[in-house]
Amino acid sequence: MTLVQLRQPQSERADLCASADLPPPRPDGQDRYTISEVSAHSGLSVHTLRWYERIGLLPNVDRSHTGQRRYTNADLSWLALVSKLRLTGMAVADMVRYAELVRQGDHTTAERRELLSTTREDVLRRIAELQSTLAVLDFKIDLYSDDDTPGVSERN
Amino acid sequence: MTLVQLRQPQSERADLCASADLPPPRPDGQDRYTISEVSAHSGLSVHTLRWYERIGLLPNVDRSHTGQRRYTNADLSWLALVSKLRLTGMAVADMVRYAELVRQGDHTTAERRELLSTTREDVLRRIAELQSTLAVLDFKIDLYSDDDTPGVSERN
DNA sequence: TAAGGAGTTGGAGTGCGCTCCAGGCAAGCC
DNA sequence: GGCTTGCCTGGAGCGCACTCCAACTCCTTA
Repeated sequence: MTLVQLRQPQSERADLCASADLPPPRPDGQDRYTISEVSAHSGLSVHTLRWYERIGLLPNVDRSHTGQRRYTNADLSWLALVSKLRLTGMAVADMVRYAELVRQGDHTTAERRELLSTTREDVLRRIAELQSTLAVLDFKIDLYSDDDTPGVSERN
Repeated sequence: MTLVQLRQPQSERADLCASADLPPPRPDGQDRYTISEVSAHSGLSVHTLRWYERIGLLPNVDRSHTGQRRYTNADLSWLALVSKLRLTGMAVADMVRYAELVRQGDHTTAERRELLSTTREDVLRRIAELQSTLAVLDFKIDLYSDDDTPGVSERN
C-alpha cells in the first residue's frame, strides 16, 4: 500500500468524525499561522504547501510584512477538505479546477455540485471494489490459515 | 479520480462476485493464450503484461516454438489477483515480493499470510477513509443542492 | 514472393505528485 | 558582529507505474 499515502497528521486519527473539522487552534482574527504550523497541523509538508499554492490549489495566501506566508483558519479548513479529497484518489488537477470554480463565484455552483457528485460516484465505486477485494483477501488468508499441508500454497 | 485507474476489462463489471474468477475461456490443457488475448481478457495492456514479466510479477511465461508468449489459465487467474490487489493501492513492488514468496515454496506461507493480512488492514483503513470522505461529500453536495442563495457558495 | 499483421527486444519517454536543492533574506540571541 | 533558525524562490530531481519507440522476426494469406 504505497499509493496515495500522505503523511498522517500529528493528531492520530483525530478526524474520524466525518464533516467536523478540527477546531481551529486560534480564534478568527488571530489566525495567522506560519507555514510550519500549518504543516504540523495538516500533515502536509512545507514543500507541498508551497507547491499547492503555486499550482493554484491554495491561492492568495496572506503574507507578513517580510513576505512570509500567514495562513488563516479558512486556509486550514480548505486544506482539510483537500486532504480528504486526495485520499479518495481525486486528481490534484480536478481539485484545482474546483478551487477555480469557487474563486469564480456563485454562478459556478452547479458545476461544482456536479464535480462533487462525480467524485462521490467514484468513491462509491472504489468502496465496492475494495470490499470485493477484501473478500478475495479473506479467502486467501483463510487458505493459508487452516490448511498447512504442502502443495496448496503454490497455487496462489 | 485519476490515480489507480486501470483499464477496465472488456466484460463490464463481470467480476462483482468476489472470489470467483471468470471461468477460463478454454479448458486446462488447451490454455495457450497469446499476449493480445490476455490483454483483452485482463484489461492490462500488452506493454504492461511484458513489463510485469520483466519485473518478476508474472515470471516464467511459456513460449511457443518461435518465442512468442503463451499464457496459461493459471497465468490468467494470477493476473486477476494482481489486478484486484492493484485496485487496493498495493504497490507493485509488494506484489513482486509476494510472487517471489510463492515461487520459493511452502516454507514461506507464514510470510505470505502476513503480507496479505497487512494488505487487508490497509484495505479496511481505506474503506473507512472513503466512507468518512463520503460523508463530507454528501454534506457539501447538500449545501449546494438545497441552498441557492448567494454567499454560501464561496465558503467551500 | 510480397505484403500485412502480430509478436519480439532493450531502452527511452511520460505524467503525476511530490521532494529537494542552492542561494538568499530577516529576525532573535550571545 | 556572528551564529542560528525559519522562511523565501525558481528550478531540478525523484519514484512509481506504466507507455511508447525502433528495429527486428515470424507466420499467414493472396
